[in-house]
Amino acid sequence: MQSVDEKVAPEDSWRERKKQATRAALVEAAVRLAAEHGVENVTVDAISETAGVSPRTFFNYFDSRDEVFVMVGAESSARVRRAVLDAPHEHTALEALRDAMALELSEIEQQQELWQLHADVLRRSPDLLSRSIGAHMADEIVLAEVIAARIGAGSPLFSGDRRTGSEAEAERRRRALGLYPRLVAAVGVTACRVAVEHWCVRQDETTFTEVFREAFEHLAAGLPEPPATPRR
Amino acid sequence: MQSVDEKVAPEDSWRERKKQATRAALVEAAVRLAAEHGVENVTVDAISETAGVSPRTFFNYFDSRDEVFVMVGAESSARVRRAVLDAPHEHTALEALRDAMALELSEIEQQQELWQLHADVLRRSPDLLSRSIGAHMADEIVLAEVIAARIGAGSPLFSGDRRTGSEAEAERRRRALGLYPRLVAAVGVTACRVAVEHWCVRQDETTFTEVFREAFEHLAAGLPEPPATPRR
DNA sequence: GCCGAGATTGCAGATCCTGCATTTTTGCGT
DNA sequence: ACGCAAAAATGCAGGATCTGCAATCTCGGC
Repeated sequence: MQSVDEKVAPEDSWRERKKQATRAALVEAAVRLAAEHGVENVTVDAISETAGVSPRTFFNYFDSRDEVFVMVGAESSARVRRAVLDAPHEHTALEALRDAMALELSEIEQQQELWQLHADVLRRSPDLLSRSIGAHMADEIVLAEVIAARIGAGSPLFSGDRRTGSEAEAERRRRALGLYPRLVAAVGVTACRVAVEHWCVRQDETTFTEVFREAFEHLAAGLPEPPATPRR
Repeated sequence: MQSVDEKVAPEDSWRERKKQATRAALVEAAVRLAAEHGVENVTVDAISETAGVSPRTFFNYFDSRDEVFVMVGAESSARVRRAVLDAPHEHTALEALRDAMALELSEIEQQQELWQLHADVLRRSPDLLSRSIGAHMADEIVLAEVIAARIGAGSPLFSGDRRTGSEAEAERRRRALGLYPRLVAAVGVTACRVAVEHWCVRQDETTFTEVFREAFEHLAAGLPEPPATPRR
């Protein structure tokens, strides 16, 4: 009987905080080194030395060298799920998701500094970008569960907790979901991704909020043919 | 001035066909070994030996060991693009994409055998599944170009050719696209993926065609709240 | 202070991946 | 049929990635 708070509470013992600090240090070191010398030319030796730990320790935190670049916004998606769950019932599932994401993104924009570096690094290496996207897909199923809960269909579900790990577990979860929640979650995440990518490339032409809003309007309208866009 | 046919024609010299045969042999060997012993327990030595080539040769075909598992449907996406481009103009971009994908999938269903194995292997290792999805994302931009061409907006564009490789090139392509084509491509691919995943898990309950159709109906309707789905 | 759990570390070793030189195969003109 | 040049395959050396194991260290509670 897994309690929710068990995973929600950061459990801020001195021990735990140091662990998170080390993890953050590794990520930061990796990103800064990659931004400077290129992703390919960054060894785990260099990363761990910059972060001030042993190379062996690096692999206690990440399963592979690349994973340090891929792991982004872990608790971010948890907040989005919570917001979707708490959204007023006058809203559509899609609207709730849109608003939750917009809020989260606006908060991320504040941090800027490291996040911008990270984005650049990912943009420069398509392979890692792919995996980063894939990482988000894992969250997609959990998000789908939340949406299912919102609209009343679906399984009992453990409201906000994170991946319980096991493969059989994930399989069972997928089986318990209808098509619709799954579709909304996946399409919503995708729209968000496209908006970000599209904006990254023309930051100067328009605001992100505008792009984001436009994308979800297209979605809510059923993606009709546009009224002949004469671009530029 | 890149010609289209240059890349479209398989250029079936004996040389080229043997190369594709070797590549196919490597993929098949990898998939079969992975299905039997688990993905983690398959070394490139084992793969290349089973395929009857040197381990070094393996890396002449794939950049990494994992890539042999994620490379699927290379020419499949090319056919989809062609179909989208050739679809009658009475259809919406989304409809054209839907029909093109439906056709392609029905043809893939014929092959079954190895494809099923491959699907199983990917399902058992989330990491590789992520990367496989990511690989499809690369095609997404090219697909977006085709859609842009269809609706008349966008850049001159090289109609059907494949990735011209360079990173700067990809960057330029992204800049030349509006939001809408990008969104339709991404969302369409996503819907297709969700449909496949959803069906893989309940093959016995319904036909794939039905799931696929339902997904795109949701999309075209703007993803409204479902009329209370009492699942099962 | 002492002890148990958990974290870090060093180390050996398997595997992955790359650059380079060499050999074999293929396509083509003579 | 023969030879040549381009392309592919191969062997090998070496660096990087990743894992298991045992020793050490650190935190939190007794």
